[in-house]
Formats: sequence, C-alpha cells, structure tokens
Amino acid sequence: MTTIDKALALLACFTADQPSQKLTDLARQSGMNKAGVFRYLSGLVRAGLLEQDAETRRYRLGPEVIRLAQVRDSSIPIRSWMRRLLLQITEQTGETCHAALISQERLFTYMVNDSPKSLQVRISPGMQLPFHATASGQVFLAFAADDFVAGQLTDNLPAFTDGTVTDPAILRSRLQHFRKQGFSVSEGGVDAEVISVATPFFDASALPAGTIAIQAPAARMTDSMTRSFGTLLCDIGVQATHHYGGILPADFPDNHSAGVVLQHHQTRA
Amino acid sequence: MTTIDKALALLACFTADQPSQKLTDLARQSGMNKAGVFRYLSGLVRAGLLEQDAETRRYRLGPEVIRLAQVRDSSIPIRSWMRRLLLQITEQTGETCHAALISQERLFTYMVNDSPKSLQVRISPGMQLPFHATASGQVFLAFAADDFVAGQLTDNLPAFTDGTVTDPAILRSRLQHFRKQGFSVSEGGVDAEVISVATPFFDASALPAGTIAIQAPAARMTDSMTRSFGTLLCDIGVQATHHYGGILPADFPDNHSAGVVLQHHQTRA
DNA sequence: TTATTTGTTTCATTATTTGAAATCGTGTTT
DNA sequence: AAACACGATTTCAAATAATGAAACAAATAA
Repeated sequence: MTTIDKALALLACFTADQPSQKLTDLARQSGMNKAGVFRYLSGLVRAGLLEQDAETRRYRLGPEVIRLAQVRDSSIPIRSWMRRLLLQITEQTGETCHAALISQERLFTYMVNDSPKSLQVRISPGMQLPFHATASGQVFLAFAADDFVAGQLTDNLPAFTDGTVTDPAILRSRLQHFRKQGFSVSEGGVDAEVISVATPFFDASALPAGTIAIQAPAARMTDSMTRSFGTLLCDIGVQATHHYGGILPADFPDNHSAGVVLQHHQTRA
Repeated sequence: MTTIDKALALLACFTADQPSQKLTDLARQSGMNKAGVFRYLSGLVRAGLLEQDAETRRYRLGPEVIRLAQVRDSSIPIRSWMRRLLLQITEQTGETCHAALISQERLFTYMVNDSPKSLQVRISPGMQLPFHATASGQVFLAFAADDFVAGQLTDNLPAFTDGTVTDPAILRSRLQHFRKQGFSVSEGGVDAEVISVATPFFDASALPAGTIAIQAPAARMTDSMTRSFGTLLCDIGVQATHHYGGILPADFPDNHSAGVVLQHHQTRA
C-alpha cells in the first residue's frame, strides 16, 4: 500500500453520516498511526481537499472538492440532464424520486426531486445506499458483475427494519427477477411504509453507473402502479444511459412502446 | 515537498479548460518524472478521484469527486441557498448572474443563472476567473488579505481585451474604491461589450469566501443601473455571508435599500 | 490544582520513492 | 510486411522520504 493510498483512504472516511472527523477517530478508524494520519491530513488540507475547523480542530471536506466536481461536470455533464429526467418523473407520477451514482463500490444519492404533494421521504444527497436493502441497490446488483455481487451479498447483512431481507440466497433470486423485468421493487427495506421502484443506467461497458428511483408511501401504491412506475423508469433509464454515453446490456428489457410487452429470451443468468 | 503534495498537485492540473489530460502532458506540466506521475495517477485512480479513459488512456476526474462534493454540501450547504439568491437576482434585474468560490487561491464559477431574455454570457460553472480582469476577481481582492493581493497583482498580467487593465498601480487604486462602495464594476475585462457588477461574501474570519456577480451587455447599461445593481448585490452578499456562517468586515458598507425594486431596465430595454 | 485527552513535533530506523532506461502496446509510415 | 514513432508502463539500484514510539503542547475534565 503506497503512501498515496493511505492518505486517500482517509478521504473515503468522510461520508454524509460523518461529514467531519477528529484526528484520533480517523486514526482509530483507519488503523493507522496517529502521527502518520496527522501528516496525511496536513497534506490533504494543503491541497484544499480538506479543511480544519479553526476552533474544534475537526477536519471536513474543503472547497477544492467542489471545484473538482464542477470541472468533472463540465466535461461529463450529468447534472443538467439528470435534473430534467427527475422533473419529468415527478411530473408524471407526483412522487419523490432520486438518482444515485456508484463510486468506489459505494452507491450514493446524487440528486433528489421532492414530491410536491407529500412530506414523505427524508433522502438527502450524498447518503450511501446499502445494496441489499434498497430498490436502487438491488437493481444495481441485478446488472452488476458477478464478483461485485458476491462481494456485497455476504452473510451477516444488517437489517434496518423487520422487513429487510438479509438472506443472500433469497436476494439472489430476486435479483434475477429484477434483471428480467429491468426494474426493482422494494418495500420497507430501510423505511417501513415506503415502496421504492428503481432502474439502473449504464456506462460504456454496459455496467451500471447509477440508478434512478421513485419512492412513495406504501399506502397509496397498487401493483398496477408499481408496474407502470417500473415501465416509466426503464424508459428514463434508457435515456439516462444514452446521455451518459453508455450502452445497454443485451438483455435490458426494451418496453419503450407503452403497453407492448415483448417476449424476452433468457440470455444470461 | 511530500509524496502526497506531489500527487495532489496533479489533481490541481484538472481545470474547466483542461478537463482531461495525457500522462505525458501532466508530467511536463508538473515538471515531474513520467514514471512518478504514472504512479501518482494510479493512486488517484484507485481512490476514484481520477478515472482513465479505456481507449484514449487519458485521465479525467472520477466519480468520487462528485460524492465528496455532495458530502461537503450536506454539512456546509451552499447550493440550495445560493440558487435561491441567484434566482432572486435574475428575477429583479432580468440579467445573468453567477456565484464564484475561492479554492487554493483560485476563484472559480460555482453556479450560473442565465437571463431569460437574452443569450448573452457564455460563463459556465467550473471556469477560473482571473483576479485582475473580472469584476468578481477585483472585488475579491478588494477585501482580501494584503499579501494575497500582492501575490496576485504582479507585473506582466495578461490582457484579454484592449480594455483589460494590467497595471498593478491602477488596479490597486480601483480596489480601494471598490472596497469603499462594497461592489465592483468592470467593463470589458475579459469580454468586450459586457459590464459586470460583483460583490463578495465572507467566511468566519471576515475574509472573502466567494463572490456574486451580475453580467449584462454594456449596450443596455447606464450608470444608475450599475449603482442599483451594486446596491442589490451588497444586500445579497450580506445574506450570503449570513447563510455561509461568516461575518462581515467592519468596513463593509451597510446601505439599507430593502424594498427597492429595480424596474427601470424593463422600461428602457 | 492535577489528571486526562487530543493534537503536534521529534528523530533514528526502515521502507518507500525515485528516475533513467528498458519494455510494451498501438497506430503510422515506408 | 517491416520499420518507425509515440506514449504508457515496468524495472531496479540508489536516494530519500515515510515511519511510529515517545516527547511535547494545549486544551479540557476532574
């Protein structure tokens, strides 16, 4: 492990749940020597990736990460078309929706579009989505590489509600189904009383780059609604893939024409 | 210079003008050995801060910078209130406006709100603003620390148009004036035919954290309009400072103009 | 006050970085 | 097809920076 890896591993410790950290905690969390962590953090501060609160001495992400994100979006724009797609979803469904992106094997919410009508979901950008307990995570796995899935669907998955499925075997069989239909439906995985429907969009290797999901209170959902939400999302996912410069996997369902159900050949397990 | 400094110096090479780079260019640009640059870049790729185009082998910023920016915004939110302020400005003035932030001694555009009426300015987020040639840069310097100003107002400043002022002495006297009135006005510094008006907002040390600016075609601007734009911006800057958790410098002009609606441009244009 | 915790610096030892040159890989020219 | 050109990647002994235990400093708790 190089010096750079060790220094940058500290960056990964900053999450929406823990947006600012003490030196001692970072040292414990990363298992590195306190003096070394101090030197790494100093370097990250010099580069503007972190900044240190003058009074509490706590570290938090610095303004340079904003600049870098802007630069990335200027060459690989996602923000503008994703916003348009999410607005479109909420317009057609009236429900809250969000987009998530993958980075370093973590799926995090990137953009949220709140439903005008209800005060339902408390999703905020930057949060990490557990793969096994969210519609987004599950549909991501459904189209991910096998070894990636194996790395995620371990034993001892945490349960967030009574309804969280933690059995890898059951999850795997659901993933197969989600892959066939192109979208996932998940009820009460993290939040009881909430149904989520999600679909992936793909990168140039036909691997999922992120997901787009609708979240609605379970009370007002019916099976036919989840189906039409799923169909809508698949269509949106195809558009997102196109904007992203990606390609669809060969077996991604193409139910673009409303109501027309095509016969699918099972091309891959 | 530590290994980390050298590795992270490469990150700073990625700008809106050069969002993707070849290894050889990065080596030349940074003055480092090609083999070392390769190792650094590999580390940055492993951390997700960069990614490498599979076919062109060029490096560009990776998805992790987006996650980090989201996390930063979740603990120090700027996006939501800044958007509201910019909308407010365009609503009251009808002109394009933008916000810029400082990072690593570079001022870059963070958010742009385009005027509904015209196709004027081609500012895009992530671009670096030269301090001496933009209204934003100048008003930033007007409130910046002396040694920072000294570092920026060197001899041999580049001229972008015939109207760009490059004489440090002249610039310094303008800064004094801008500091007194709380906003800057700059005509044709980068773009001929464009007038900019800008004001800073401040961090917890009463140093400028960024700027907010209006840009309009020179043709339809009058002195009284620039004055009222400036007054509006000062008010917005005070609000931004408050949202940002900063404090105003003691001499920041407090011209209470609340309620003044800027309508004259509509009757003239 | 003294004890305790947390952040920062020191310094001899150790392991990593370094960079010129060789190699690989791909696309281009003869 | 062979030779060439160009940039990316790997190698390896020499050079240098990283390491971490312990000392120190500064803030906080008892």
